[in-house]
Order: sequence, then structure tokens, then C-alpha cells
Amino acid sequence: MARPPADGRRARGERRRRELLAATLRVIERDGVSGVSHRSVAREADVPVSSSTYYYATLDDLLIATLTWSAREMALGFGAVKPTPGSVARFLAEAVGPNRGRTLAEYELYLLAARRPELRPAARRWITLLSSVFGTMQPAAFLGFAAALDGLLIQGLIADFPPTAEQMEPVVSLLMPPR
Amino acid sequence: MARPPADGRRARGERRRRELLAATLRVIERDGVSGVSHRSVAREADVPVSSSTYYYATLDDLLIATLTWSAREMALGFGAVKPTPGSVARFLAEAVGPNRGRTLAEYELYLLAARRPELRPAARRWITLLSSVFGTMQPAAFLGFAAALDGLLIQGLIADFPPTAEQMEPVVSLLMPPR
DNA sequence: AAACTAGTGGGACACCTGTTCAACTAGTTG
DNA sequence: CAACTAGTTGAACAGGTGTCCCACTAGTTT
Repeated sequence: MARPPADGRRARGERRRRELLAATLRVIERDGVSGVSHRSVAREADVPVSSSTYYYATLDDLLIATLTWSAREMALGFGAVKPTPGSVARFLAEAVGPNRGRTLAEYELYLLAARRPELRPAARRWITLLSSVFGTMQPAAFLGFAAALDGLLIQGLIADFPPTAEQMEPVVSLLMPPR
Repeated sequence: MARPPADGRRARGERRRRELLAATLRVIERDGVSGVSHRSVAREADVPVSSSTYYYATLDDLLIATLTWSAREMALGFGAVKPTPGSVARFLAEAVGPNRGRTLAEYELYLLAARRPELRPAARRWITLLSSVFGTMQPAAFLGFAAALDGLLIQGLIADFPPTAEQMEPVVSLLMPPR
């Protein structure tokens, strides 16, 4: 009964924090990491610039928060994928098709992580997630499989026409031994 | 005998052009594509800013010229690799170890190519090169193999300790059927 | 009610940016 | 030799940047 009103200062603050992250992700999807500035994000989120610096004092804070958040979100979305060639191929096709922007953002994270150790755990979340789903494979086979998924995604991003699930399925099949 | 002196204007111009590309590549290796500006490149090459804009009127010209040139250079360097698991594994280990900076630059090109179609041919040169060396494989197997190489490289870039040739060899072996 | 404090937002600072320009030097050509 | 022109350079322009600061509003706590 001493429950505070549901949108007090703190609640609205948290919401704005998330809105800033979402706006940053949209900017990254549209213009890449290099398009992110306190001002471009503030414009995208329709808030004053100082609001962005209030919640994320430096650009780095904002970028790191956005990319780790995005990686967590993406990992959640992978939960629905079943360990069958068809399901995996469909996931890949969607990643380089409808979710292309998001996938691009994910690989910008990869590259940023190569230069900034603090981003590496977030970048590797994807790999550990894979191992939790396909962990029953032989170690070497799994490593090759996981690497191939990354390669198929990144190559799909620079193709003139994004590959379809039908085109990818035989490749995935070959990498996934039946047992 | 009307041979012009070996370092006339034009010759020195061409040399400076190449020096600018090399300086740009060093900047990319050190600070990433986002660290490239006419000024940072000019500083690195120890020439005035206007020299950079004289040869490459816009930053885009400079970036595109550098990345396509770098891709061609890297392709040449791949010529020595033999189509055996050991040789491939050694190449990978060097790419994520001693040549780490260069490999990073190559993947920045990939990501840039995802957003700029004019860079795609340069980015795909790597894949067509692979197919010229490993073209005897079955199509689906080759696609998986080529994708896995990209994945192994990019994952090697975000590892805390770059994988060694010994660690990668079994994985490569599995992806390369004996015939 | 009074005191406190999280959040707001406009404005400013110093700095770096891409690109242009006009004056100049020195190879090249007729 | 004179005419030409590729290359060189410092300076400048207009605009974007990260970050800080201060006056302020409105939930929250005592």
C-alpha cells in the first residue's frame, strides 16, 4: 500500500534509458557504429542532447551498453531455433534478409570487440549460446560448425542477393552430422 | 635516350599515392576505419593535409582505394598456401597472430562492403580466391569450408588468446575431405 | 510543510572534421 | 628559351563533435 506511483521519476528514468539504447541500435542499423553520436542518438530518440549524456556520460558508455544489450536480446531470439538443418538454415536466411540490419549491428560488435577487450564477453555470448544448443557434437566438429555459421552470415551480408534458406540448407546439413 | 629522369613529377606523384595508401592502412590497423581522416592519414604519412585531398579528393575515395588495394595485396600473399590442413591452419594462425592488424582491416572492409555495394567485389575477392585453390571440392562442402575459414578468423580475433595452428588443424582437417 | 534529489534541457566551450582555394615551385614540353 | 602543368602547401570556411555546466522542474523523503 506504500506502493509508489508506477511512473515516478525513477521508472521514467529507466524507460528513457532503454529508449536511448533502442534509438542507438536503430542508428547503428541504419548508419553503422560510425553514425553514432550523442547528437544523432538524441535526435533519433527525440530527446535533448544532454539527456543522452546524463544517462551515458561518454559515447563509449552508450555504445558498450547498446551492444551488450543487443547481444543479449539476440541470444534470447535464438532460443526458438531447433538443432535441425532446416531450422538453422531458416534462421540464417532471416538473419541476412529481414533482420539484416540487426545482424550487421552484431558484427560491428564483433569488430569492436576485437579492439576492446571489455566487449568480448558480450560478443562471445553468441558462441557460448551455440554450444549450449549443439553441445552434443564432437568438439572439433562443433568448432567448425560454429565458425561456418559466422562465415555464412557475414558472407550473406556482402552478397548482392541474400541467400535463401533453400540454398543454405545443404551446406548446413553437411556440417551437422546426424547424431 | 629521351628517357625522362626516373623520378620526375609523375613518378614521385605515384610514389606518394602509394605512401598515402600505406599510411591509411596503418591507421586502419591501429585505430580502425573510424580513425581514418584526411588529417590522421596526412600525419601518419608526414605530408600536409592538402596533399591527401589532392590525390584523393574525398575521404571515400581514399578509403575505397586503400581497402581494395589491401585486399589485392592480401590475395597475393595467400598464393603460398597449399591446400593441405596443416598449411591452411598455419595461415589462419598467422592471420590472427602476427598479421592480426591486417586481418582486422580486412574484416572492416567486409562490414563496410555490407553497406556499400561498390566495395563488394573487393571484399569477395577473398572468396573467389579460395574457390580457385579449393575448387575441386563438392560445391556444398566448399561453401561450408569457405564460411568456416571466415568464422575461424573472426572468432580468433575476439579470443583472449589467439588460437594456434595446432589447435586449428583438427578443425580444418574435418572440413577438408581427403580427396 | 520543508528539504532533498533525480531528471530536464538549453547553452556554451574547445576541438576536430571534410573540403576548397589561391599562391607557389619545379619538372616537362614545344 | 618560354609556355605549360603536375604537384605542393598553408590558410580558411562552415559545420559537426564530446562533454560540461547551471538554472530549473517535479517526484520523493523526512
